Amino acid sequence: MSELLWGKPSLPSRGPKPAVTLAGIAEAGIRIADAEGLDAVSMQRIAGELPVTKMALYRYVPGKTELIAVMSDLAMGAPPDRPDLPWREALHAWAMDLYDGFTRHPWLLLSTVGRRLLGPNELAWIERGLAALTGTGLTGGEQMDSILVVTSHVRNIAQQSTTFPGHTTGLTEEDMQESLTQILTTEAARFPHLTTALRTAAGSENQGLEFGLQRILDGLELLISGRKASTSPH
Amino acid sequence: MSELLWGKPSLPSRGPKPAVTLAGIAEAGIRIADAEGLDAVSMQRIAGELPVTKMALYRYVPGKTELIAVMSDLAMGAPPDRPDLPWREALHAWAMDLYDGFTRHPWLLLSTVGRRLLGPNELAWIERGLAALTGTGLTGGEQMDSILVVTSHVRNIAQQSTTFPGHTTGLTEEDMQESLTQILTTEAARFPHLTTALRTAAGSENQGLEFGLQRILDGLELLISGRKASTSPH
DNA sequence: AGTAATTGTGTCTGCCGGACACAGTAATGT
DNA sequence: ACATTACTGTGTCCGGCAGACACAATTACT
Repeated sequence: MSELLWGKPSLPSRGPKPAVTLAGIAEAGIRIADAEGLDAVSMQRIAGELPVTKMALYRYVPGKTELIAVMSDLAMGAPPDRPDLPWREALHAWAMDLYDGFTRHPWLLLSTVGRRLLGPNELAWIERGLAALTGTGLTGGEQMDSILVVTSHVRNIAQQSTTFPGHTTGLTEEDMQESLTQILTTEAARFPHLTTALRTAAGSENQGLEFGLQRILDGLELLISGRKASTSPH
Repeated sequence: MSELLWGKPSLPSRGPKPAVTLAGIAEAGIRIADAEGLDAVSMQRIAGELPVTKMALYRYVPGKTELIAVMSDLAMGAPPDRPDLPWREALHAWAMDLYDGFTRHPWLLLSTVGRRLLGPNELAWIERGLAALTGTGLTGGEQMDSILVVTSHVRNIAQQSTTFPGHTTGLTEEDMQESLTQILTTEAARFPHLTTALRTAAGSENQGLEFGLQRILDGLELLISGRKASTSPH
Protein backbone atom coordinates (compact mmCIF):
# COMPACT_ATOMS: atom_id res chain seq x y z
CA MET A 1 0.00 0.00 0.00
CA SER A 2 2.67 2.45 0.91
CA GLU A 3 5.62 0.66 -0.67
CA LEU A 4 6.49 3.77 -2.59
CA LEU A 5 6.88 5.82 0.55
CA TRP A 6 8.51 3.19 2.68
CA GLY A 7 10.01 0.61 0.36
CA LYS A 8 13.66 0.25 -0.37
CA PRO A 9 14.58 0.77 -4.02
CA SER A 10 14.61 -2.79 -5.29
CA LEU A 11 16.82 -3.30 -8.28
CA PRO A 12 15.80 -6.00 -10.71
CA SER A 13 18.55 -7.25 -12.95
CA ARG A 14 16.81 -7.94 -16.21
CA GLY A 15 15.93 -5.31 -18.73
CA PRO A 16 17.42 -1.95 -19.58
CA LYS A 17 18.77 0.43 -16.98
CA PRO A 18 16.17 2.87 -15.77
CA ALA A 19 16.83 6.33 -17.14
CA VAL A 20 15.54 8.11 -14.06
CA THR A 21 14.81 7.35 -10.42
CA LEU A 22 11.78 7.83 -8.22
CA ALA A 23 13.71 10.33 -6.13
CA GLY A 24 14.76 12.19 -9.25
CA ILE A 25 11.19 12.41 -10.43
CA ALA A 26 10.03 13.63 -7.04
CA GLU A 27 12.77 16.22 -6.91
CA ALA A 28 11.84 17.54 -10.31
CA GLY A 29 8.27 17.81 -9.12
CA ILE A 30 9.36 19.62 -5.99
CA ARG A 31 11.39 22.07 -8.03
CA ILE A 32 8.37 22.87 -10.17
CA ALA A 33 6.03 23.13 -7.20
CA ASP A 34 8.40 25.45 -5.38
CA ALA A 35 8.80 27.71 -8.36
CA GLU A 36 5.35 27.72 -9.94
CA GLY A 37 2.96 26.18 -7.48
CA LEU A 38 1.34 22.83 -7.13
CA ASP A 39 -0.98 23.35 -10.07
CA ALA A 40 1.98 23.64 -12.39
CA VAL A 41 3.02 20.11 -11.52
CA SER A 42 1.78 17.83 -14.27
CA MET A 43 3.16 14.63 -15.64
CA GLN A 44 4.03 16.38 -18.87
CA ARG A 45 5.78 19.16 -17.04
CA ILE A 46 7.83 16.81 -14.92
CA ALA A 47 8.77 14.69 -17.87
CA GLY A 48 9.87 17.83 -19.65
CA GLU A 49 12.56 18.31 -17.03
CA LEU A 50 13.79 14.75 -17.35
CA PRO A 51 15.19 12.68 -20.20
CA VAL A 52 11.97 10.69 -20.51
CA THR A 53 8.46 11.17 -21.79
CA LYS A 54 5.34 11.52 -19.76
CA MET A 55 4.28 7.91 -19.91
CA ALA A 56 7.62 6.61 -18.71
CA LEU A 57 6.90 8.14 -15.33
CA TYR A 58 4.14 5.62 -14.82
CA ARG A 59 6.81 2.94 -14.64
CA TYR A 60 7.91 4.47 -11.37
CA VAL A 61 4.66 5.74 -9.94
CA PRO A 62 1.14 4.31 -10.11
CA GLY A 63 -0.47 7.73 -10.44
CA LYS A 64 -0.16 11.40 -9.76
CA THR A 65 -1.65 11.11 -6.29
CA GLU A 66 1.11 8.82 -5.13
CA LEU A 67 3.74 10.99 -6.74
CA ILE A 68 2.51 14.02 -4.85
CA ALA A 69 2.65 11.96 -1.67
CA VAL A 70 6.27 11.06 -2.33
CA MET A 71 7.09 14.66 -3.18
CA SER A 72 5.43 15.83 0.00
CA ASP A 73 7.25 13.48 2.29
CA LEU A 74 10.53 14.25 0.61
CA ALA A 75 10.04 18.01 0.74
CA MET A 76 8.97 17.91 4.34
CA GLY A 77 12.25 16.29 5.19
CA ALA A 78 13.27 14.98 8.57
CA PRO A 79 12.78 17.27 11.54
CA PRO A 80 16.02 19.01 12.50
CA ASP A 81 17.88 17.78 15.50
CA ARG A 82 17.37 19.77 18.63
CA PRO A 83 19.06 19.52 21.97
CA ASP A 84 16.97 18.34 24.87
CA LEU A 85 14.89 21.15 26.23
CA PRO A 86 12.03 21.55 28.68
CA TRP A 87 8.79 20.57 27.01
CA ARG A 88 7.61 24.10 26.40
CA GLU A 89 10.78 25.28 24.72
CA ALA A 90 11.02 22.02 22.81
CA LEU A 91 7.48 22.27 21.49
CA HIS A 92 7.99 25.90 20.60
CA ALA A 93 11.13 25.12 18.64
CA TRP A 94 9.35 22.22 16.98
CA ALA A 95 6.52 24.49 15.89
CA MET A 96 8.98 26.98 14.46
CA ASP A 97 10.79 24.28 12.53
CA LEU A 98 7.47 23.16 11.14
CA TYR A 99 6.63 26.68 10.15
CA ASP A 100 9.95 26.94 8.37
CA GLY A 101 9.16 23.83 6.38
CA PHE A 102 5.80 25.12 5.26
CA THR A 103 7.35 28.43 4.36
CA ARG A 104 10.00 26.78 2.26
CA HIS A 105 7.45 24.66 0.40
CA PRO A 106 4.10 26.44 0.58
CA TRP A 107 2.45 23.83 -1.61
CA LEU A 108 2.81 21.35 1.23
CA LEU A 109 -0.13 23.14 2.79
CA LEU A 110 -2.21 22.05 -0.16
CA SER A 111 -0.83 18.59 -0.73
CA THR A 112 -1.09 17.42 2.87
CA VAL A 113 -4.78 17.96 3.51
CA GLY A 114 -7.28 15.34 4.41
CA ARG A 115 -6.68 11.70 5.01
CA ARG A 116 -3.59 10.34 3.41
CA LEU A 117 -0.91 7.74 3.82
CA LEU A 118 1.86 8.89 6.10
CA GLY A 119 5.46 8.75 4.99
CA PRO A 120 8.54 8.24 7.12
CA ASN A 121 9.37 11.91 7.38
CA GLU A 122 5.89 12.92 8.38
CA LEU A 123 5.91 10.23 11.04
CA ALA A 124 9.30 11.43 12.20
CA TRP A 125 7.85 14.89 12.73
CA ILE A 126 5.05 13.45 14.82
CA GLU A 127 7.56 11.37 16.72
CA ARG A 128 9.63 14.40 17.55
CA GLY A 129 6.63 16.39 18.61
CA LEU A 130 5.59 13.62 20.94
CA ALA A 131 9.09 13.36 22.29
CA ALA A 132 8.82 16.93 23.51
CA LEU A 133 5.80 15.98 25.59
CA THR A 134 7.01 12.84 27.27
CA GLY A 135 7.31 13.20 30.98
CA THR A 136 4.62 15.83 31.18
CA GLY A 137 2.07 13.44 32.59
CA LEU A 138 -0.22 13.78 29.61
CA THR A 139 -1.80 10.62 28.28
CA GLY A 140 -0.95 9.39 24.81
CA GLY A 141 -4.19 10.74 23.42
CA GLU A 142 -3.62 14.10 25.02
CA GLN A 143 -0.12 14.24 23.60
CA MET A 144 -1.45 13.53 20.13
CA ASP A 145 -4.16 16.14 20.50
CA SER A 146 -1.60 18.64 21.74
CA ILE A 147 0.70 18.38 18.79
CA LEU A 148 -2.33 18.38 16.55
CA VAL A 149 -3.51 21.73 17.83
CA VAL A 150 -0.02 23.16 17.47
CA THR A 151 0.23 21.83 13.95
CA SER A 152 -3.14 23.29 13.04
CA HIS A 153 -2.10 26.68 14.21
CA VAL A 154 1.22 26.62 12.40
CA ARG A 155 -0.41 25.42 9.22
CA ASN A 156 -3.08 28.06 9.13
CA ILE A 157 -0.71 30.86 9.96
CA ALA A 158 1.58 29.71 7.20
CA GLN A 159 -1.35 29.43 4.87
CA GLN A 160 -2.38 32.96 5.59
CA SER A 161 1.00 34.56 5.35
CA THR A 162 2.51 32.79 2.37
CA THR A 163 2.15 33.82 -1.19
CA PHE A 164 1.35 30.81 -3.29
CA PRO A 165 3.10 30.86 -6.62
CA GLY A 166 0.45 30.41 -9.24
CA HIS A 167 -2.61 28.46 -8.13
CA THR A 168 -4.61 31.09 -6.33
CA THR A 169 -5.98 34.11 -8.03
CA GLY A 170 -2.72 35.94 -7.55
CA LEU A 171 -4.04 38.13 -4.80
CA THR A 172 -1.46 39.96 -2.82
CA GLU A 173 -1.88 40.88 0.80
CA GLU A 174 -2.45 44.45 -0.34
CA ASP A 175 -5.26 43.41 -2.65
CA MET A 176 -7.05 41.77 0.23
CA GLN A 177 -6.49 44.71 2.53
CA GLU A 178 -7.69 47.12 -0.09
CA SER A 179 -10.78 45.09 -0.88
CA LEU A 180 -11.52 44.76 2.80
CA THR A 181 -11.18 48.43 3.61
CA GLN A 182 -13.26 49.30 0.61
CA ILE A 183 -16.01 46.99 1.79
CA LEU A 184 -15.81 48.34 5.28
CA THR A 185 -16.21 51.91 4.11
CA THR A 186 -19.53 51.08 2.50
CA GLU A 187 -20.72 48.42 4.93
CA ALA A 188 -19.21 49.55 8.21
CA ALA A 189 -22.60 49.46 9.90
CA ARG A 190 -22.90 45.71 9.36
CA PHE A 191 -19.50 44.96 10.86
CA PRO A 192 -18.92 47.29 13.80
CA HIS A 193 -16.62 45.03 15.80
CA LEU A 194 -14.53 44.23 12.78
CA THR A 195 -14.20 47.88 11.96
CA THR A 196 -12.99 48.84 15.39
CA ALA A 197 -10.78 45.77 15.68
CA LEU A 198 -9.02 46.63 12.46
CA ARG A 199 -8.64 50.23 13.53
CA THR A 200 -6.90 49.30 16.78
CA ALA A 201 -4.88 46.59 15.09
CA ALA A 202 -2.89 48.88 12.85
CA GLY A 203 0.74 47.88 12.66
CA SER A 204 0.40 44.62 14.53
CA GLU A 205 0.88 42.40 11.53
CA ASN A 206 2.37 38.96 11.57
CA GLN A 207 2.09 38.53 15.29
CA GLY A 208 -0.37 35.72 14.79
CA LEU A 209 2.13 32.90 14.95
CA GLU A 210 3.65 33.83 18.27
CA PHE A 211 0.40 34.98 19.78
CA GLY A 212 -1.53 31.79 19.11
CA LEU A 213 1.41 29.61 19.96
CA GLN A 214 1.84 31.25 23.35
CA ARG A 215 -1.88 30.88 24.10
CA ILE A 216 -1.76 27.21 23.23
CA LEU A 217 1.39 26.62 25.24
CA ASP A 218 -0.13 28.50 28.16
CA GLY A 219 -3.18 26.30 28.00
CA LEU A 220 -1.07 23.18 27.90
CA GLU A 221 1.05 24.39 30.77
CA LEU A 222 -2.06 24.94 32.85
CA LEU A 223 -3.15 21.38 32.23
CA ILE A 224 0.28 19.91 32.83
CA SER A 225 1.03 21.77 36.04
CA GLY A 226 -2.44 21.03 37.33
CA ARG A 227 -1.98 17.38 36.52
CA LYS A 228 1.38 17.31 38.27
CA ALA A 229 0.05 19.12 41.34
CA SER A 230 -2.75 16.62 41.78
CA THR A 231 -0.70 13.46 41.30
CA SER A 232 2.80 14.04 42.66
CA PRO A 233 1.97 15.05 46.26
CA HIS A 234 -0.29 12.04 46.52
CA MET B 1 -13.61 43.25 -7.85
CA SER B 2 -16.00 41.48 -5.57
CA GLU B 3 -19.22 42.62 -7.17
CA LEU B 4 -20.32 39.03 -7.51
CA LEU B 5 -20.10 38.43 -3.80
CA TRP B 6 -21.42 41.75 -2.64
CA GLY B 7 -23.35 43.27 -5.51
CA LYS B 8 -27.08 43.51 -5.67
CA PRO B 9 -28.65 41.60 -8.55
CA SER B 10 -28.92 44.37 -11.13
CA LEU B 11 -31.62 43.80 -13.70
CA PRO B 12 -31.07 45.24 -17.13
CA SER B 13 -34.15 45.64 -19.19
CA ARG B 14 -32.99 44.87 -22.70
CA GLY B 15 -32.51 41.38 -24.00
CA PRO B 16 -34.13 38.07 -23.16
CA LYS B 17 -35.00 36.99 -19.64
CA PRO B 18 -32.20 35.10 -17.99
CA ALA B 19 -33.01 31.42 -17.72
CA VAL B 20 -31.16 30.96 -14.46
CA THR B 21 -29.81 33.07 -11.62
CA LEU B 22 -26.43 33.34 -10.00
CA ALA B 23 -27.86 31.98 -6.78
CA GLY B 24 -29.43 29.08 -8.64
CA ILE B 25 -26.12 28.24 -10.24
CA ALA B 26 -24.33 28.41 -6.92
CA GLU B 27 -26.95 26.23 -5.27
CA ALA B 28 -26.59 23.62 -7.97
CA GLY B 29 -22.87 23.68 -7.42
CA ILE B 30 -23.32 23.32 -3.69
CA ARG B 31 -25.61 20.34 -4.18
CA ILE B 32 -23.01 18.62 -6.32
CA ALA B 33 -20.15 19.44 -3.96
CA ASP B 34 -22.09 18.18 -0.97
CA ALA B 35 -22.95 14.93 -2.68
CA GLU B 36 -19.86 14.13 -4.70
CA GLY B 37 -17.10 16.40 -3.52
CA LEU B 38 -15.54 19.54 -4.85
CA ASP B 39 -13.78 17.78 -7.69
CA ALA B 40 -17.10 16.72 -9.13
CA VAL B 41 -18.06 20.34 -9.59
CA SER B 42 -17.41 21.28 -13.19
CA MET B 43 -19.10 23.74 -15.45
CA GLN B 44 -20.50 20.88 -17.51
CA ARG B 45 -21.81 19.15 -14.45
CA ILE B 46 -23.50 22.25 -13.11
CA ALA B 47 -25.03 23.07 -16.46
CA GLY B 48 -26.34 19.53 -16.58
CA GLU B 49 -28.51 20.27 -13.58
CA LEU B 50 -29.88 23.45 -15.07
CA PRO B 51 -31.83 24.29 -18.21
CA VAL B 52 -28.78 25.82 -19.88
CA THR B 53 -25.55 24.70 -21.45
CA LYS B 54 -22.09 25.04 -20.02
CA MET B 55 -21.16 28.22 -21.80
CA ALA B 56 -24.26 30.06 -20.66
CA LEU B 57 -22.90 29.98 -17.13
CA TYR B 58 -20.15 32.35 -18.17
CA ARG B 59 -22.81 35.01 -18.63
CA TYR B 60 -23.26 34.97 -14.87
CA VAL B 61 -19.77 34.22 -13.65
CA PRO B 62 -16.38 35.28 -14.99
CA GLY B 63 -14.76 31.94 -14.19
CA LYS B 64 -14.87 28.88 -12.07
CA THR B 65 -12.78 30.45 -9.31
CA GLU B 66 -15.34 33.16 -8.71
CA LEU B 67 -18.17 30.64 -8.83
CA ILE B 68 -16.53 28.57 -6.12
CA ALA B 69 -16.16 31.72 -4.07
CA VAL B 70 -19.86 32.46 -4.39
CA MET B 71 -20.71 28.85 -3.56
CA SER B 72 -18.48 28.97 -0.51
CA ASP B 73 -19.91 32.13 0.92
CA LEU B 74 -23.43 30.91 0.30
CA ALA B 75 -22.81 27.48 1.83
CA MET B 76 -21.12 28.96 4.84
CA GLY B 77 -24.25 30.93 5.55
CA ALA B 78 -24.67 33.53 8.23
CA PRO B 79 -23.59 32.59 11.73
CA PRO B 80 -26.54 31.51 13.87
CA ASP B 81 -27.88 33.93 16.41
CA ARG B 82 -26.73 33.32 19.93
CA PRO B 83 -27.80 34.97 23.14
CA ASP B 84 -25.27 37.12 24.90
CA LEU B 85 -22.88 35.01 26.87
CA PRO B 86 -19.61 35.50 28.72
CA TRP B 87 -16.77 35.60 26.26
CA ARG B 88 -15.58 32.07 26.91
CA GLU B 89 -18.96 30.45 26.42
CA ALA B 90 -19.66 32.69 23.46
CA LEU B 91 -16.41 31.78 21.74
CA HIS B 92 -16.96 28.12 22.49
CA ALA B 93 -20.42 28.17 20.97
CA TRP B 94 -19.07 30.08 18.00
CA ALA B 95 -16.41 27.45 17.44
CA MET B 96 -18.99 24.70 17.59
CA ASP B 97 -21.21 26.47 15.10
CA LEU B 98 -18.24 26.82 12.80
CA TYR B 99 -17.48 23.15 13.18
CA ASP B 100 -21.05 22.34 12.28
CA GLY B 101 -20.75 24.36 9.12
CA PHE B 102 -17.60 22.58 8.02
CA THR B 103 -19.18 19.26 8.81
CA ARG B 104 -22.22 20.06 6.74
CA HIS B 105 -20.12 21.13 3.77
CA PRO B 106 -16.73 19.43 4.03
CA TRP B 107 -15.59 20.88 0.72
CA LEU B 108 -15.52 24.30 2.35
CA LEU B 109 -12.30 23.14 3.94
CA LEU B 110 -10.81 22.87 0.48
CA SER B 111 -12.38 25.88 -1.18
CA THR B 112 -11.50 28.38 1.53
CA VAL B 113 -7.76 27.99 1.67
CA GLY B 114 -5.22 30.64 0.97
CA ARG B 115 -5.81 34.22 0.16
CA ARG B 116 -9.18 34.96 -1.27
CA LEU B 117 -11.82 37.62 -1.46
CA LEU B 118 -14.09 37.61 1.55
CA GLY B 119 -17.82 37.45 1.13
CA PRO B 120 -20.50 38.89 3.37
CA ASN B 121 -21.15 35.67 5.24
CA GLU B 122 -17.52 35.01 5.93
CA LEU B 123 -17.15 38.53 7.24
CA ALA B 124 -20.25 38.05 9.36
CA TRP B 125 -18.62 35.03 10.98
CA ILE B 126 -15.54 37.07 11.78
CA GLU B 127 -17.73 39.84 13.09
CA ARG B 128 -19.54 37.49 15.43
CA GLY B 129 -16.32 35.97 16.66
CA LEU B 130 -14.96 39.40 17.43
CA ALA B 131 -18.18 40.32 19.18
CA ALA B 132 -17.56 37.52 21.64
CA LEU B 133 -14.27 39.11 22.61
CA THR B 134 -15.27 42.72 23.07
CA GLY B 135 -14.87 43.89 26.60
CA THR B 136 -12.08 41.44 27.34
CA GLY B 137 -9.40 44.09 27.20
CA LEU B 138 -7.71 42.49 24.24
CA THR B 139 -6.51 44.79 21.49
CA GLY B 140 -8.00 44.57 18.05
CA GLY B 141 -5.02 42.63 16.77
CA GLU B 142 -5.18 40.23 19.64
CA GLN B 143 -8.87 39.66 19.05
CA MET B 144 -8.20 38.86 15.42
CA ASP B 145 -5.38 36.54 16.32
CA SER B 146 -7.58 34.83 18.90
CA ILE B 147 -10.39 33.97 16.55
CA LEU B 148 -7.81 32.95 13.99
CA VAL B 149 -6.30 30.36 16.27
CA VAL B 150 -9.74 29.04 17.16
CA THR B 151 -10.67 28.85 13.51
CA SER B 152 -7.47 27.02 12.66
CA HIS B 153 -8.16 24.44 15.27
CA VAL B 154 -11.75 23.89 14.21
CA ARG B 155 -10.76 23.65 10.58
CA ASN B 156 -8.06 21.10 11.08
CA ILE B 157 -10.13 18.96 13.37
CA ALA B 158 -12.93 19.00 10.85
CA GLN B 159 -10.47 18.19 8.11
CA GLN B 160 -9.21 15.22 9.99
CA SER B 161 -12.53 13.78 11.03
CA THR B 162 -14.62 14.27 7.92
CA THR B 163 -14.86 11.89 5.06
CA PHE B 164 -14.57 13.77 1.83
CA PRO B 165 -16.89 12.46 -0.83
CA GLY B 166 -14.76 11.71 -3.84
CA HIS B 167 -11.61 13.81 -4.15
CA THR B 168 -9.22 12.05 -1.85
CA THR B 169 -8.02 8.54 -2.41
CA GLY B 170 -11.05 7.17 -0.66
CA LEU B 171 -9.16 6.22 2.45
CA THR B 172 -11.26 5.43 5.43
CA GLU B 173 -10.15 6.05 8.97
CA GLU B 174 -9.64 2.30 9.29
CA ASP B 175 -7.35 2.20 6.28
CA MET B 176 -5.13 4.80 7.87
CA GLN B 177 -5.14 3.07 11.21
CA GLU B 178 -4.33 -0.23 9.61
CA SER B 179 -1.52 1.18 7.53
CA LEU B 180 -0.14 2.95 10.57
CA THR B 181 -0.18 -0.06 12.84
CA GLN B 182 1.38 -2.15 10.12
CA ILE B 183 4.19 0.35 9.74
CA LEU B 184 4.66 0.53 13.47
CA THR B 185 5.02 -3.21 13.79
CA THR B 186 7.93 -3.22 11.40
CA GLU B 187 9.43 0.15 12.30
CA ALA B 188 8.58 0.48 15.97
CA ALA B 189 12.19 1.14 16.85
CA ARG B 190 12.23 4.34 14.81
CA PHE B 191 9.12 5.73 16.46
CA PRO B 192 9.16 4.81 20.13
CA HIS B 193 7.17 7.74 21.44
CA LEU B 194 4.54 7.35 18.77
CA THR B 195 4.22 3.68 19.56
CA THR B 196 3.67 4.21 23.25
CA ALA B 197 1.44 7.23 22.66
CA LEU B 198 -0.84 5.21 20.45
CA ARG B 199 -0.89 2.36 22.92
CA THR B 200 -2.05 4.57 25.78
CA ALA B 201 -4.44 6.45 23.52
CA ALA B 202 -6.73 3.54 22.79
CA GLY B 203 -10.37 4.52 22.87
CA SER B 204 -9.83 8.25 23.22
CA GLU B 205 -10.94 9.10 19.72
CA ASN B 206 -12.54 12.31 18.63
CA GLN B 207 -11.62 14.19 21.73
CA GLY B 208 -9.41 16.47 19.71
CA LEU B 209 -11.95 19.21 19.17
CA GLU B 210 -12.81 19.75 22.82
CA PHE B 211 -9.28 19.17 24.05
CA GLY B 212 -7.64 21.74 21.82
CA LEU B 213 -10.46 24.20 22.23
CA GLN B 214 -10.21 24.08 26.03
CA ARG B 215 -6.44 24.57 25.88
CA ILE B 216 -6.85 27.59 23.63
CA LEU B 217 -9.59 29.06 25.78
CA ASP B 218 -7.50 28.44 28.88
CA GLY B 219 -4.62 30.28 27.30
CA LEU B 220 -6.83 33.17 26.33
CA GLU B 221 -8.34 33.31 29.79
CA LEU B 222 -4.89 33.51 31.31
CA LEU B 223 -4.06 36.47 29.13
CA ILE B 224 -7.37 38.21 29.69
CA SER B 225 -7.46 37.83 33.44
CA GLY B 226 -3.82 38.88 33.69
CA ARG B 227 -4.56 41.91 31.58
CA LYS B 228 -7.56 42.81 33.75
CA ALA B 229 -5.65 42.34 36.98
CA SER B 230 -2.91 44.70 35.88
CA THR B 231 -5.11 47.49 34.57
CA SER B 232 -8.28 47.68 36.63
CA PRO B 233 -6.78 48.14 40.12
CA HIS B 234 -4.53 50.87 38.80
C1' DA C 1 -39.88 49.08 -38.03
C1' DG C 2 -35.26 49.40 -36.69
C1' DT C 3 -31.61 49.36 -33.50
C1' DA C 4 -29.13 48.19 -29.47
C1' DA C 5 -28.44 45.30 -25.53
C1' DT C 6 -28.46 41.05 -23.62
C1' DT C 7 -28.78 35.83 -23.32
C1' DG C 8 -28.02 31.11 -24.96
C1' DT C 9 -25.52 27.75 -28.26
C1' DG C 10 -21.99 25.25 -30.94
C1' DT C 11 -17.46 24.86 -32.12
C1' DC C 12 -12.71 25.01 -31.19
C1' DT C 13 -8.19 25.01 -28.69
C1' DG C 14 -5.01 23.42 -25.43
C1' DC C 15 -4.37 21.20 -21.35
C1' DC C 16 -4.86 17.26 -18.10
C1' DG C 17 -4.50 12.09 -16.22
C1' DG C 18 -4.23 7.76 -17.70
C1' DA C 19 -5.06 3.01 -20.64
C1' DC C 20 -2.82 0.31 -23.81
C1' DA C 21 -0.20 -1.78 -27.45
C1' DC C 22 4.30 -2.03 -29.04
C1' DA C 23 9.29 -1.60 -29.73
C1' DG C 24 13.78 -1.65 -27.76
C1' DT C 25 17.29 -3.48 -24.27
C1' DA C 26 19.70 -6.29 -21.13
C1' DA C 27 20.40 -10.43 -18.46
C1' DT C 28 19.40 -15.35 -18.20
C1' DG C 29 18.89 -20.35 -19.59
C1' DT C 30 19.93 -23.65 -23.09
C1' DA D 1 25.48 -18.55 -30.13
C1' DC D 2 20.77 -18.01 -29.59
C1' DA D 3 16.15 -17.86 -27.83
C1' DT D 4 13.61 -16.54 -23.86
C1' DT D 5 12.28 -13.55 -20.36
C1' DA D 6 11.87 -9.34 -17.79
C1' DC D 7 11.94 -4.82 -17.91
C1' DT D 8 12.00 0.15 -19.80
C1' DG D 9 10.59 3.85 -22.84
C1' DT D 10 7.36 5.71 -26.70
C1' DG D 11 3.27 6.98 -29.43
C1' DT D 12 -1.40 6.96 -29.83
C1' DC D 13 -5.75 7.38 -28.09
C1' DC D 14 -9.68 8.54 -24.92
C1' DG D 15 -12.70 11.28 -22.04
C1' DG D 16 -12.94 15.39 -19.41
C1' DC D 17 -11.71 19.94 -18.17
C1' DA D 18 -11.73 25.52 -18.48
C1' DG D 19 -12.42 28.85 -21.41
C1' DA D 20 -12.26 31.95 -26.17
C1' DC D 21 -15.09 33.28 -29.70
C1' DA D 22 -18.43 33.83 -33.34
C1' DC D 23 -23.18 33.66 -34.01
C1' DA D 24 -28.25 33.25 -33.44
C1' DA D 25 -32.20 34.40 -30.75
C1' DT D 26 -34.84 37.44 -27.80
C1' DT D 27 -36.46 41.66 -25.75
C1' DA D 28 -36.97 46.72 -24.97
C1' DC D 29 -36.35 51.37 -26.32
C1' DT D 30 -36.47 54.98 -30.09
